[in-house]
Amino acid sequence: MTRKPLLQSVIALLNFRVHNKWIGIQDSLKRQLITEDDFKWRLPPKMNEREKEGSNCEILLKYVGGVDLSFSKEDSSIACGTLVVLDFQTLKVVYEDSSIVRLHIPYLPGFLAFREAPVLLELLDKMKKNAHPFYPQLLMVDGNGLLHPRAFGLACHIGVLADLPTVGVGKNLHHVDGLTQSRVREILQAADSPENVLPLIGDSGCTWGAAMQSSQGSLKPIFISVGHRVSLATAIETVKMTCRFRVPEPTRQADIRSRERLRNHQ
DNA sequence: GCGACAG
DNA sequence: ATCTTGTCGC
Repeated sequence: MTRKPLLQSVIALLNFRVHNKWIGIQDSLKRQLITEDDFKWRLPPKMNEREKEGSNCEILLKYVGGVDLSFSKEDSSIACGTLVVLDFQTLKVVYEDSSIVRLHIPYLPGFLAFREAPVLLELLDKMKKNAHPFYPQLLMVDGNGLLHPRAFGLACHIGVLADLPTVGVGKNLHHVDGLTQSRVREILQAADSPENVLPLIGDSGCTWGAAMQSSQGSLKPIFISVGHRVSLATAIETVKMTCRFRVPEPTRQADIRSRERLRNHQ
């Protein structure tokens, strides 16, 4: 009779300690976070812009990566992590790799990175070690960046550990600083401008990211936030330029292909 | 105290 | 994340 409550207390204590350890890791990694543009490439000029002279020697953004995980329906601890690289201009997939793994860490809101980042970092590392010519210059992550309770979501986590510019793309809102889906709906509807991207400003006045209604088909927005080494403006721009459907192609392709890979492996 | 909470 | 058919439309 006294055993069960005791066991539960022990488990609660362990969870508490892991929780605090993870917060410590996030706070520690956060000191390396860069939230402005820090890269050598530039975005390809838009169609309606005149080519400017003399800047032809600059490096253009060509390789955009996307990462995502899919899970087995019968065994939710089996996952497939996938990394794809697309040509930024054509949006064609030029590289694909995936890895099927067993995850031992559960999903906990605010701690997604501890579950998903290891597999994805391994895929990136493998590509880097091989000095692959298509190694991404920018990575889009299926999950948030700064839009996170401690301003350090999965996209930031991967960005810092891989030292790579990253953009966070969420399909659902993680409630932070008074931002709720109903408030976002209000913000989007109250917009007098025909703009489909609006900043997400919390109660504290802080801007956490942006909500964007892509491809006028879907009213449901996606949530863009800074991951690492990019400004919010650049994050929004790159997402816009890779959106054929609601979700930008890099993460969409990673999602499709990881699901497919998992199907064929069973 | 209760609910909310990326994937 | 995952369970799920058809359906409306470009």
